[in-house]
Amino acid sequence: MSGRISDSTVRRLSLYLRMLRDLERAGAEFVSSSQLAGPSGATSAQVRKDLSHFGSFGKRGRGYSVQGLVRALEEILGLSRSWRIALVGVGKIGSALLGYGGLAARGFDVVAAFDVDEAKIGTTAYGLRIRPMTDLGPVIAECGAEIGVVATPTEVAAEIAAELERAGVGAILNFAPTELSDVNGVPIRTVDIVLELEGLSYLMSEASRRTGSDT
Amino acid sequence: MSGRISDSTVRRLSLYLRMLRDLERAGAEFVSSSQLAGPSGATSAQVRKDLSHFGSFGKRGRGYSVQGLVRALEEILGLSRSWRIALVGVGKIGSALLGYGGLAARGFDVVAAFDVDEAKIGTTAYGLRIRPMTDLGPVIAECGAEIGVVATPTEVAAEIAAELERAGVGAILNFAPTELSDVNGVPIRTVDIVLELEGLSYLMSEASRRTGSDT
DNA sequence: CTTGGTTTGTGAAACCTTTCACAAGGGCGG
DNA sequence: CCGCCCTTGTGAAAGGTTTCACAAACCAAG
Repeated sequence: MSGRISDSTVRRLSLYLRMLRDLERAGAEFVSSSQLAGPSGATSAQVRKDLSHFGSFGKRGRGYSVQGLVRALEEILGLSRSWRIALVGVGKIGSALLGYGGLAARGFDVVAAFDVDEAKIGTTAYGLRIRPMTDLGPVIAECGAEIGVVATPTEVAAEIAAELERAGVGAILNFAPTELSDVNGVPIRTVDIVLELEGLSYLMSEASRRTGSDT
Repeated sequence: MSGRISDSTVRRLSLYLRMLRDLERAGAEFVSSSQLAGPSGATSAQVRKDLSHFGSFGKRGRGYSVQGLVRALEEILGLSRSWRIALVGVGKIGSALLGYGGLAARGFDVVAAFDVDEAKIGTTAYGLRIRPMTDLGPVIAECGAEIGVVATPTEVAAEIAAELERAGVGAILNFAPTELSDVNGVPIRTVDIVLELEGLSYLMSEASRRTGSDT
């Protein structure tokens, strides 16, 4: 067991955990790999392989203890604790994040928010005071945020990411439509809506090319 | 050339296109695969392989014509036309999307918006009248939207996706943190922020486990 | 205790993606 | 026109992920 775990495996673990929590709430005691497989779009073999990288959690002939597996996955994914987020850029996406209760509910607390806009600085959004960019370093050091979120215009995204790294965050989530390179081993994930739409555009064009030419 | 193109290849094509447009604006005439490779985090061989699936666009010894490749990629990705989007759910994320000029700028126009909230129906957000969910089918048929965006609470996301499919959209972008299965060959892409954060949580935990145990 | 039905954990095989390495082609200076 | 340098396009090799298939293990019933 245990080596380097692929991104797609980690993704699926999150999905399994989600389903397991539903099952736990519903009072289920045991679950089999094939039950777990369906909703995540995986196969039962994949579920077992994914889990086997971290240990042996099931009982043969019986399946996995729902509660036990929830705890195990929370431990593996680092979700048995909560994480503090520093948000940079309180524009449309930033505000949407602040107002989205789903984050705090899952252990991701936004503890600091920054913006360059003089009009916003000092005001309060969703109970959080918006601070000037110049305070970024000290405030992050003080509140101990582990995750930085970049919700700024594309042009400054790279620079902000670098500042967040310098301020000591351990990971960055980027909403600007630009690829940021994780320079110092600080992992960066980019959520790029335009990229997703373009992917869909490709698939639709492909589909119509196919029906257009096949007769 | 040409077979089934992988998701990751299409993703990279979008990134190449982005960079090519910058180059075009900057007045560059030619670009080599290695120049194109850097910023997207790909290798030059990967760039050439990706492009080779669709044809032969470069000149040996010279590179690719920036303008020519922009046009070719737009054609391949289906971006030489514009797409119409129907948005379901004008909450925080939905509003952020409506207000985000970046979409229209890249040929993705939100042409219809729906919500269940009586207080919102009939009002105008970013120049678009919000319509009741009950009009979804007819309105989509009328305005000819090709892409449906699900920005609703998780509980109803699957149902809404099904309604969008029935209404005739060709693709769905889902913001609810739940895996939706593309039942009728209608591709679905999910943007799941919690999943991304959990992925980062895993990486940070992994990193600290490593430093914690290695001495 | 034994039998039968069920499900895990896991090597091996199949499949897919990325990287390598090089022949083929193009431009340019002389 | 020749020779040199540069870059593409692409088979082949390497590397990674998913699927297959089955022995090992567990439970329950008789």
